[in-house]
Amino acid sequence: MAELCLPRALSPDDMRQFETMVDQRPAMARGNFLYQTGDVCDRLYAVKSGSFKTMISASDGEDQITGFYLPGELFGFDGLADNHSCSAIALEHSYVCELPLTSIDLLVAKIPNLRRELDRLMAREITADQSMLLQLSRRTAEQRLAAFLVSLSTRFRQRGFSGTEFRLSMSRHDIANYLGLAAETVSRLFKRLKQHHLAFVNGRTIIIHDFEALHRQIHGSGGQ
Amino acid sequence: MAELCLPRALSPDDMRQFETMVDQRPAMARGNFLYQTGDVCDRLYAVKSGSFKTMISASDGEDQITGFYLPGELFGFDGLADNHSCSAIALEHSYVCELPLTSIDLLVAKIPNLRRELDRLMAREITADQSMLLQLSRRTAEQRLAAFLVSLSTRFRQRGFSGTEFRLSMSRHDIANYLGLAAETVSRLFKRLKQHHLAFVNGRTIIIHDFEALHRQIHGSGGQ
DNA sequence: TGGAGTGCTTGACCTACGTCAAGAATCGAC
DNA sequence: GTCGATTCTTGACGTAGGTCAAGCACTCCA
Repeated sequence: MAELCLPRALSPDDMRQFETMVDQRPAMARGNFLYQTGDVCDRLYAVKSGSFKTMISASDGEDQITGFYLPGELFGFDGLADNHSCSAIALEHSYVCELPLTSIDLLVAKIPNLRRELDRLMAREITADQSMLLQLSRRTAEQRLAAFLVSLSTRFRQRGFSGTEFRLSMSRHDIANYLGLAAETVSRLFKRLKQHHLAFVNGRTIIIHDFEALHRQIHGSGGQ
Repeated sequence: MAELCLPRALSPDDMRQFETMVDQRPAMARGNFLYQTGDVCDRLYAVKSGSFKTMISASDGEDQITGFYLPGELFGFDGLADNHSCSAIALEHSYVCELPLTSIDLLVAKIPNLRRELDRLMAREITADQSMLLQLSRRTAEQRLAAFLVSLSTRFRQRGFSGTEFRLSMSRHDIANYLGLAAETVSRLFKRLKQHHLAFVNGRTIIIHDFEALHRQIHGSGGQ
């Protein structure tokens, strides 16, 4: 688990120490909350299997998905400002590990590198959010979906899964919400991907045929 | 300065220590870069006077402003993942203080509270970005501008300036870019604010007449 | 004090994508 | 396997806000 979440900076010995401090949680059913907006935060989480979405809710009931977390990814940083500013929900039957902040503190005292590594992950969260900002305001629907698929593919590959064939654990509605689109638009875009032979999409199964073309679409002027 | 950036958690004694570690930088002229995408990051920055914008640039030349920083605000967290993922530019003649990471480490060793406080600020950066995500994808142009003005007003007030009368240090174009709009739209919206007597806008001077109405507009169904 | 350059405003027009509505496919429980 | 409930797809239509173009008003420097 440690090597999934913290790809560098930890020696094998450090890792063993790290692992003793991680608590395993019972399985979580799809749709259940891991934490909710306002909950006090005293730990971080790592996805062991399954997947999660995080979302913020506006006072008027509108909400916005702020991220999806795949196996091996660490999340919950939003809570370090005392309380969680968003809620985390299991997208499927999932397992998480918990890292209590107190354990992290103890460990950081022994492994100074860990602190830098955590800062790095947190900074990466900031960077990811900011790149989403660019996505949402400057990209067309087509470009956003391409970026989304490329991101998923890349992350799956990094974690040792197939980057060309995977299951979407989130609904069309979730994807649309995340990308600032209507679910109908996502549907139409998937259809277009099929027609142009960039990817085969059937329900929640996706097979990427032309990763390069998809990647070009992210910036490209829109056309195939 | 310390009490501006780190509103709590530091005792007067801690603060004095903190201040000795802060380096003052020479004045920066409007339009100059404080740091650029890719620069190695070995310090954080606090605005002493003036203001800054941070922005990320896509490979195709499009860019997105990710934040504005006013006097007393701390920024540069995006760089903690080794290199800066965005660039910071002075919006006017400005002064910044630098906080070298090495000094921060030294200080954190002596003042454990400081670590938590920094985590908090970083988490707040994440939260702010995520709330912008919601803004960009779920709000109308009118709601976004209202939220922007309310945010500026609130932050000015918190730092001891007037919350009802201030100068915008950024151009219409910058505001538009930040909010995911066209500059023309921002112009038209300012006009509407004047017509409805919510705020008086003249060039870069802004006087807020009806803060409450503005605040209601953020979620409201769009209509005065 | 005037002139160039940049930033701001306003209008006319257009399109990408949202909304609404109705059917099709898939899932999950029994 | 079957029924009901979601989730997904597809089409028709409307509109918020983008783009283009042109004129105006600062501001900064000589």
